[in-house]
Amino acid sequence: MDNSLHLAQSLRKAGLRLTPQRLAICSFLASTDQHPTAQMIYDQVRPQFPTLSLATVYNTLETLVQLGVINTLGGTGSEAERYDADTSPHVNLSCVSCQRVIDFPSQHLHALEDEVTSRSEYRLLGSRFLFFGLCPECQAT
Amino acid sequence: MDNSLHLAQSLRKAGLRLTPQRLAICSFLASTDQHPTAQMIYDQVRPQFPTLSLATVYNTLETLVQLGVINTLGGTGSEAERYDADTSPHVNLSCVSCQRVIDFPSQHLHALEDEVTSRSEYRLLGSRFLFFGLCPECQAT
DNA sequence: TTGTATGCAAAAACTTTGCATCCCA
DNA sequence: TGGGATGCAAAGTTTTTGCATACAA
Repeated sequence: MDNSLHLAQSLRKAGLRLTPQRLAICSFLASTDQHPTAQMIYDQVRPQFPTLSLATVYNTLETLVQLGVINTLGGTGSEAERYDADTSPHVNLSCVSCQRVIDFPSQHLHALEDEVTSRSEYRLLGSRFLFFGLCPECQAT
Repeated sequence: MDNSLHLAQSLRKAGLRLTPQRLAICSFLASTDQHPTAQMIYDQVRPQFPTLSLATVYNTLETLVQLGVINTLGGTGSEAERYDADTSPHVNLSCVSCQRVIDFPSQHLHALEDEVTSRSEYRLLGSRFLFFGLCPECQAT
């Protein structure tokens, strides 16, 4: 599935403009698994758009979050917000040493989501599942 | 279980000083279910300590997080970090409208934790489970 | 064309740090 | 008493906002 298209199309469906900047940000989000911060996106997309501004990155991310097509993970460590283009229920593993975040598919999340849906009165819009720990590489150090 | 004592004792066990400010912050954390931000703690504890500084609140929270006796939830919304004195595996439900966060005990988290422990190479140190949505009150509006 | 989106810069919000003083162990 | 903790203020980060211009639809 071309998730880049998915992100871009959700902008159009919402009646928003598909600018080159937004498209570049969507493409980057869809292509990476690094759960980037706004600054990381800015640094890596800017070469294609020398005048791209960080404000636009923040604005676009906020728009995509509002549309529900990307998630925020909350700061991991004491740094900036991280974004995840994968909104399907999944677990993220965050290394407290090297700061990297990886995905971890789990078989239990659907049951968890069903439980919350049936036993709470909340109308669910998104989720965030994070474990903190030391990744294999950092344990070796 | 007196969780306030638990927090305070973990400071002593770590060889750290149990100052009145730290005790007040621990007591407040243990007594509330509002998953407060540093500012919320400051506002509500300060009446007892007119000279309490926000820096001390941040320092103490950082210390407690390092000790592993409280968790951070990550900003919910676009605001500040929220803290949770309940480190047992549990789900938090965050209302995107009124910003309140409540606890939701789940039967599936132990299975999830076991799965991550056995199928990843990470040494786990903490976790964060959050659903975003509309609480019953805000749905009614 | 028309109003949304952008870029820039300034401001706001949040968090950390330096340092002199204080005080718990 | 001594070294960690505090309070204050200043600095550092991260994020948002105002406004004139540009441009997608």
